[in-house]
Amino acid sequence: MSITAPELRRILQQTRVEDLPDLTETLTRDLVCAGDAAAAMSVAEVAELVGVSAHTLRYYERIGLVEVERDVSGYRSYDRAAVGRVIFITRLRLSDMPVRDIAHYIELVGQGAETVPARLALLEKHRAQIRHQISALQLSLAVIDYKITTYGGRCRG
Amino acid sequence: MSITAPELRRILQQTRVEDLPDLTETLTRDLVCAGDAAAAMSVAEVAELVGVSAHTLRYYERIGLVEVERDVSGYRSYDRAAVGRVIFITRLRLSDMPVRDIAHYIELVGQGAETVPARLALLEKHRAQIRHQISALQLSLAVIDYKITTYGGRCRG
DNA sequence: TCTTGCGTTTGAGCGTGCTCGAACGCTTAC
DNA sequence: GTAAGCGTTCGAGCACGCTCAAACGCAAGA
Repeated sequence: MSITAPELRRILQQTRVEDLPDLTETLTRDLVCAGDAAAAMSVAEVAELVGVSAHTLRYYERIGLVEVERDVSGYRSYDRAAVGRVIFITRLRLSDMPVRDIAHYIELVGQGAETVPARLALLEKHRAQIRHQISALQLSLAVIDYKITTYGGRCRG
Repeated sequence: MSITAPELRRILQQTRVEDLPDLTETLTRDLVCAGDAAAAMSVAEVAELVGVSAHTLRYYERIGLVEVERDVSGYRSYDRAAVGRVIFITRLRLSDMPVRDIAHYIELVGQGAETVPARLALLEKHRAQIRHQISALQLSLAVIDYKITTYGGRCRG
């Protein structure tokens, strides 16, 4: 019933919305909750899954964005929840949420259920920023389209 | 017939596409070519017009993105073409084109008409990146919408 | 004239988000 | 056993895009 790990990887590293399956509620939940990814993953496996370097994952842990268990030899072992959080973090980073804000969000998570409204407010603020950003990009697109279609034109540029 | 400076400023600093007038060809040309902005503007005026700091404008000149004349007292004096270029630069920056790539583009401009195909290729590459970025943001939006609508849900996050 | 406020230049500094190096340990194959 | 290849930690370093400080000049009103 759940998404498979290869599909998940494809989706996570795939950012052309038009090539994606419909973002149904189930799919999105899997996206956020790591689908049926293996129960314990190494840093390299998670890095490959979400498309960042192992260095970056260690950095995220260092600055407190995610806590990761160790196995008997002291190696990082990402359980399903940790993988889900990493996916969420990278999605927020991809939409340019500052690491500081993500850290703040995570801190709220650690403070328990009474911070849910604050977390929602953070997410909603960020959602508004993404929408704004999309609009700005669309305007830039219009300017570039204009430059492309009228090339050789005015303004020596 | 041309756009006025206050309108231009509003549009340049306005990134909510839905609040803009239709981006007609004339409007877009004005946008790129600085409309009826004054013939000679000071660094502070241009800064206000395009919404960046005077520091930043001097920086852009220093790294060769734009050449600006000086008046008799040695002050920067942006003519219409310079303003147009600054507008174009800030639009590219707003869509996250690296300064290095913009510099490359400008360098091609300086090399004359035979570089037009190369310039077009650069712009088209960047246009593709903007589209990609918009798609990525839309996916992030979906994930955040999911988080918001199902809040209190799974994944302790 | 003097002060206020904008401008100039150069070079240095900063915030963000990684990215890497050094020195070391575990594991697996030969 | 030993070498390859992954992992660990810590702190330092880097690329980018500004941002500012210092020391100075010009201009326009009181």
